[in-house]
Amino acid sequence: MENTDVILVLAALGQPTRLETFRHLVRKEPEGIAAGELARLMAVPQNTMSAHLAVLARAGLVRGERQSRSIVYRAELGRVQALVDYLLKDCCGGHPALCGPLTSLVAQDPALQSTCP
Amino acid sequence: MENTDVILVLAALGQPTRLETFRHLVRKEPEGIAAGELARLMAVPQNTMSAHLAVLARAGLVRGERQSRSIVYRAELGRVQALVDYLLKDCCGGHPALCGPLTSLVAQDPALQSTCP
DNA sequence: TCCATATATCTAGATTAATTGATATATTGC
DNA sequence: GCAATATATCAATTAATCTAGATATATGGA
Repeated sequence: MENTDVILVLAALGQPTRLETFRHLVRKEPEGIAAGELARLMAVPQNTMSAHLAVLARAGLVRGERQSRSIVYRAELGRVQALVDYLLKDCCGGHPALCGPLTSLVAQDPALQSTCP
Repeated sequence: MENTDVILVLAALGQPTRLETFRHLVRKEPEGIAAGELARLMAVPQNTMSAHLAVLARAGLVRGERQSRSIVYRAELGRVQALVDYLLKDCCGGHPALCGPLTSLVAQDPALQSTCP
């Protein structure tokens, strides 16, 4: 993942309403949730939710698809995967001994090997 | 990790100067880097760097220790581990089939099992 | 004690983010 | 075409963040 994308993803999830919204969407995979229902679930006005969903979408964390009158949003779990990979490559990858239960996997998977000495 | 802590960590890393600073510190584990040297590396004024380090420290991502006149900062890699665990538990844990190379580990480690149906 | 070095704190200005009422756009059914 | 529903966009306000100059605090050495 690009460095600028990592910033977008971290900043998008680093906000209470958005993190909670994303967690709702993850739990409702793969059906997704309509924007209006999300607003009700989170008890925020629909335009506020719309703005938050736009931030999450710009970060690639969600995708909305029109379904009749509603727009149903779904979590892009691959984006979480990419974020985890980035974190492991940059941090645990360079210091496998310090990363507990994930160590063995990092050691096995070449894609997770560190690029830093 | 507490929900409020997750927000702190994500927001702390979701800023270009801070993410780059943290990456420098990860690379320099376990020696650490003095605050002033970090400011030079990142080409920002020392008080700006001090403010960023305070945010990272409040999120538990770094810790500073006085060494003579300098204060040497070190990355808290365990915090990254905790963040990854949180992400896997909340997202991949509930949908192991969608999480690629990490799937097997999540399946093996009881601590990473999902709490969401 | 005095000076130099290193970092944190204070303060203020500038920028960006969050929230929400009002309005526009798109879809469905009559 | 018209009304109803669902969502996005606009506009304005408030709040939070980022930045950096000036100053305070702490350490070490002469």
